Amino acid sequence: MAQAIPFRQASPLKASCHQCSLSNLCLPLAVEENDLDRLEDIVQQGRIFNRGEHIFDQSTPYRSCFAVKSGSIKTSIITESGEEQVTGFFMPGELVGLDSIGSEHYACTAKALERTSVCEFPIDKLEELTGKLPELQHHMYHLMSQEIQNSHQLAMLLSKNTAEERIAALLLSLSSRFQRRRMSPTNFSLPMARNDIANFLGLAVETVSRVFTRFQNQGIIKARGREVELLDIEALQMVSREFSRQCNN
Amino acid sequence: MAQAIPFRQASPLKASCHQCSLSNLCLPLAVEENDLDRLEDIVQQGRIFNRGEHIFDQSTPYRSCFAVKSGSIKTSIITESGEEQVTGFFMPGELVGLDSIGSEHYACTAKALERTSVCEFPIDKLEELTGKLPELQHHMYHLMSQEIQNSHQLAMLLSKNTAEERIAALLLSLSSRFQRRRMSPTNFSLPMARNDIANFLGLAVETVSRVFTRFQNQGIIKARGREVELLDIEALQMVSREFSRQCNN
DNA sequence: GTACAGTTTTGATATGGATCAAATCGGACG
DNA sequence: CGTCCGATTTGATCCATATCAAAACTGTAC
Repeated sequence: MAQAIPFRQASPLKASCHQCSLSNLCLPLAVEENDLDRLEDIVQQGRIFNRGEHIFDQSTPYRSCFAVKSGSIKTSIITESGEEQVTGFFMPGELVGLDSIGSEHYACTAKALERTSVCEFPIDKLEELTGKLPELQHHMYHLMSQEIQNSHQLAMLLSKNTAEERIAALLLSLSSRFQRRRMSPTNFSLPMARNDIANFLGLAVETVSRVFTRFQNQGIIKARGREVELLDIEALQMVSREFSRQCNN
Repeated sequence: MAQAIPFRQASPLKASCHQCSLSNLCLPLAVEENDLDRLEDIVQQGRIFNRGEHIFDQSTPYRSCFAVKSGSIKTSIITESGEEQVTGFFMPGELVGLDSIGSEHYACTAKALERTSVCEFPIDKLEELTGKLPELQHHMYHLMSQEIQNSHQLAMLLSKNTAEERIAALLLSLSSRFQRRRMSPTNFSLPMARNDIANFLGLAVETVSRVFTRFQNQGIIKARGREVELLDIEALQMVSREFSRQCNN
């Protein structure tokens, strides 16, 4: 089990953006090669979370935002009455915690959906750096802006679309996010449970399940548990009348 | 009709943040007295829009964000199929257009709900300035973050709450926003039509109307067209089980 | 391998709010 | 002051999806 630690990795807490395979998706994409060191100076290699563990919750004082390195995360709001509303799913290269900047505590709870590792960006350091690197500042604005758009898109889905349309849109969104990571856009495994999908899309679990089987019977997808194959993307796009701009940046 | 233009107001295009009554709500609140000139340097006094006029729409190239000076604005997404989804209402002191930073075009359409005046902040100048004023940059991050939260809160409302709860939440949100401007939190006139409320909350107009009359019969509110009086805020908070954190910053 | 707890699926029924239809109101304008 | 058109309200009916109930499956632990 004990793995040999590579000789040159002197500080285990410091992440290497230079060598990160996600550098074209994550924050480094907005930073010049020469300035990458400055980003590396502030980023901390976060620890690894097992499935179900909280990266933070609504009682955690706000300190940092996190980039997903591997695995995946779901964020949700838990109300006083204990109800949960899933607000998003985050995959490698995506930034979690942008909704809480300037707040005392995190505005949501972030939970690892599977074994997940993250990079941590302390917000004070990050703000300081974005003050110096206009490109990075612009990128941060863009990311946050994007997140507002996604959330509006979700609101639209929730208030205007049928169960089938919502699920088609989610599948397409996941598909394009896998594709961006150079993984198959048609064969992937869902990181989240039916329950999370239902909650996110404002549906009952039973409805989600029924729609999956309906899609399957129509030959649009093939689903075995969390393993999904999109057999007919065109059809999915037709179903999702929104052509799911949601989440595709 | 021709009003005497004050002698010292040399440039009619330049707004005065120093003298603005909204300076404790709008961007100036994050800027030191000494730096206020720098904000004034980049802000442009926008023109006045009549009810129904577009401040911008989804085909407008993104250039600026806008602060509402007086009146009110609704933003909405219009899909290819012509459907509309209202994404927000903006009142004096609030910033419109944060969802589009870094995009080619505006991500939504902004329409004046009544006679409305705005201040315009060209985004390139604003980004440049936020790079120099950390407080202002922090405030921008905070505002955007807040907007993400609001939108999540809306998604929650849409997916989990009944018609009554949604409308109660909206009324409370408006109430607290009027209060912030030192106006009556219980007596105000709705800037938007029932139709816009319905669309925003994912309901049919008829349902909105019915809930209004139901609330009226229960003695919780008094409504005559757009004039509203909240007779029993407690009761509204009970109805809106979320205690409407939505939109109260 | 077996058993248990959680997850997913399938079936039957109930309902909140949509939709359709029509009456009433309100206010802009000649 | 009356007319007209859009906005709002009220009433009657219908449907997509929730809810309730239970079976089937999955993976994990012993």
